[in-house]
Amino acid sequence: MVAENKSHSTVNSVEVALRIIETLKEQGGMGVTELATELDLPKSTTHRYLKTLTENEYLVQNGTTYHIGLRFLGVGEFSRTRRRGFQMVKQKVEEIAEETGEKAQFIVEEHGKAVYVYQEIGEKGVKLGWGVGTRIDLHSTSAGKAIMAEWPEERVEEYVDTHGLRELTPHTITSHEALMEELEETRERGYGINEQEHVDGFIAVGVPVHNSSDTVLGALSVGGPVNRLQDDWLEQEVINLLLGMANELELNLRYS
Amino acid sequence: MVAENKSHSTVNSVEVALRIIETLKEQGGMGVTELATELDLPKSTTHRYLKTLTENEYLVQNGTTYHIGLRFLGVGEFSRTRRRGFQMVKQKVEEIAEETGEKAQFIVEEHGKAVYVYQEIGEKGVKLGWGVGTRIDLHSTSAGKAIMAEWPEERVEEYVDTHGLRELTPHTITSHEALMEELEETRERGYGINEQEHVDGFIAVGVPVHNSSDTVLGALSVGGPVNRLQDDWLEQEVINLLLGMANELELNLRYS
DNA sequence: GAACGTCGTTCCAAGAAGCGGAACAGTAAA
DNA sequence: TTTACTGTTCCGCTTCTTGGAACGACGTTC
Repeated sequence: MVAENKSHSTVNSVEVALRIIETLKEQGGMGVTELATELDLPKSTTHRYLKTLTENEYLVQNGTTYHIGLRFLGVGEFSRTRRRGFQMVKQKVEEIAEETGEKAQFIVEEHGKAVYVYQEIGEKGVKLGWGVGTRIDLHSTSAGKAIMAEWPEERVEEYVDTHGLRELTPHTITSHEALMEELEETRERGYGINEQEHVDGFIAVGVPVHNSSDTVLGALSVGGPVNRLQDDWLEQEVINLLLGMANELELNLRYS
Repeated sequence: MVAENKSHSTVNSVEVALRIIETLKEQGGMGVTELATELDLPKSTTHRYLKTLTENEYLVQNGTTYHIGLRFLGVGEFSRTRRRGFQMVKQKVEEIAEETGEKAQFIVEEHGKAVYVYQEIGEKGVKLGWGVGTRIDLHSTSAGKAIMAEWPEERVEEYVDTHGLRELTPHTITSHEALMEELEETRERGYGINEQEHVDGFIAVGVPVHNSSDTVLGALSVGGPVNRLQDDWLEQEVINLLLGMANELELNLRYS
């Protein structure tokens, strides 16, 4: 096995284990041979990793197939509750989903991706699609743009350099200049808009939430089908609701 | 490094990585040296692991300290949504919390532990303590006993042999015979009771939820301070609510 | 402002630990 | 019973992890 691309001096065994976890997440439960062929590893090696992860209770073995275990639930839950103020965010997202009836979420940037940290689906909201923990591009989401708008210019440039601007629909922003303009507008109006830039027929708005210092903590957003989220309702009621919620969160973060 | 206790032929590097994750979860963010002394590893080794996990986006580096990353959120979320019917459970737990005003949860057995899969806190509910992902002993919880009551006798014995019966309060069941009797009673009355067996002053009731086959999927439970959860209310209203919810879940699991 | 302590990071030779082909075992279908 | 799959164990070869030591980057103290 050669050094490959990754920067030298990382523990290869750990990366193999992580690849196994990711594959099990994407494909669901798998058997030893199945996983071995999928990852192009010898059966014995695959078996050793699965055994290691199972003995440490990170996987569960159901007869002949291995599954992602619930141990990850505790670690995942910790990853969001460790930051103060995040519990409060949950309630706000619930309120937003309740009031708008659409899909509401709190999104945070991590490793150059927009991560869904909390999500609640209102009664009209679409059940399918991205749930908690999903990682999507920043430049094609309302929350992502709301977050990036708060960044210094060089950080945005770094983002574009390392991640590029993937075209997901005909409406996606794909040029550096267009993105800079869009972020400027976002900053001025105080919230980000995603008009079918990530998925056709899906529209969303997102407002930034600031930390007690001036850094951006994340963004609250609401999204739904383009025919239901009309301009007037969206740009008045929904935006005001989001801005109010963000403000409450910021005040609570400052004085607690 | 010697073979230690673990059964031969597991990947040591993976276990080191997992220990790092667990330590970061328990202690919060840590620096390289801090973690190295905590785990009794050389600085360079610790650093290599942290780097590996960070490059794969499972940790985040905030200046000089490393934290659990949100990538675990996606894996954790998958671990509960992969089983069909679990989305529905979330709603039921919310309803129970709403109606009782106390802390309601859905608990599943995994690797001989009771794992909190969903939890919702009613308006009177105690905010502190165990949240989603927590793993506690089966024999000292209402949900755990409700689950174990469905097991064949030999499985219960296996549990006692491998896990023992830890005494957590003066009320905890600590003898094999007493446990068998208690499970018999639980089976007869149809629900499990935890009277300060896990924590002093805390009482709970739990009902099993069966899979479409006859195996037990998990248990719904409600708990609160002993002075508020009085016998009459608990054994009539709350139990009936739980039994009804469990029944709805079972029907939905059977026909979907 | 020089010197110190403390942090994180990089380097590289020694050897411990993971690798993987092959043989074995267990199960279900033909 | 045979065949064709599974998952699991074994063990010698060799690769990859290891960890002490040196380096670099802060920040603090005298």
